[in-house]
Amino acid sequence: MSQYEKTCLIRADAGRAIRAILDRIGDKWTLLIVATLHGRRMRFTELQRHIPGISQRMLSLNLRHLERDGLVTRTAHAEVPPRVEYELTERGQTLIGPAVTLAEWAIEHNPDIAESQQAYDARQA
Amino acid sequence: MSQYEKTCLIRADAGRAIRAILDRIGDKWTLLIVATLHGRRMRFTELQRHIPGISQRMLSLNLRHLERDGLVTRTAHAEVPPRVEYELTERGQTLIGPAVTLAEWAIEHNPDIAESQQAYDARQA
DNA sequence: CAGGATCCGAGCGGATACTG
DNA sequence: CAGTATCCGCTCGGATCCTG
Repeated sequence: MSQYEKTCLIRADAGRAIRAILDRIGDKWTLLIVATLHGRRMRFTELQRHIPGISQRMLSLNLRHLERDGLVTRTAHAEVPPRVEYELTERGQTLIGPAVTLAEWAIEHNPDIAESQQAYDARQA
Repeated sequence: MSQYEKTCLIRADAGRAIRAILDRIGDKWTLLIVATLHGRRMRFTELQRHIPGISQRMLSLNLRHLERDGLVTRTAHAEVPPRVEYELTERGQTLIGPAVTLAEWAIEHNPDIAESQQAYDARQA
């Protein structure tokens, strides 16, 4: 896709598309869960251990949302004690690419942004 | 960068990078403003007209944040009536690429996701 | 025209307690 | 182990009013 077409895309449909994606993954934890789930099946507690700071409630809610969107599958094994495993669907895995792109941007520009913020704050003070 | 390295990247640094980028653009309007500003300088009111539904308050606040991050420049012309123009910085323009990637993902997968949601809701009901 | 100040409601998300 | 239920504070964001 040419740069011009990209421009058109982001202009014409920016509202809907960007709003849609942000409504989906713009919250505090969703993208982090998807990233953590990348490439491996994980149990609830295991997932919680890999995502520092997330509460049971939020993990549970977000997994439900991801399942509803068809981005994650939930597999409950009929055992005692119970074992539930979560895994990215094919569709869920396609989100990894864009997420990485965004993460790379953040990593690359974070230092400069932090510097700009300090300069800005200094001017205000 | 190889796929393996991407995997490592998103694993190892997922928390910080994704959290950083979402804190920056994960809100309701920021990415939309950046997209709207793509390729052209715009005035406050003009910007507001191009982003349906945004309030003066939110546009103002978000522009301030973007300016602080060095993603947008604010140019006030000493005229009556006042004229203020906003423009993406070079750094701001580098965000367009990742944003487009994400928007494309949303456009491509939205229909399937909507379908999954309906199926999920039907199972629950 | 460009925005700051103020008020307010909704909902996101944390802490805690409880259950199959 | 894998959640659900409840409570509650806090922030996001909308509406309105006011100003240089």
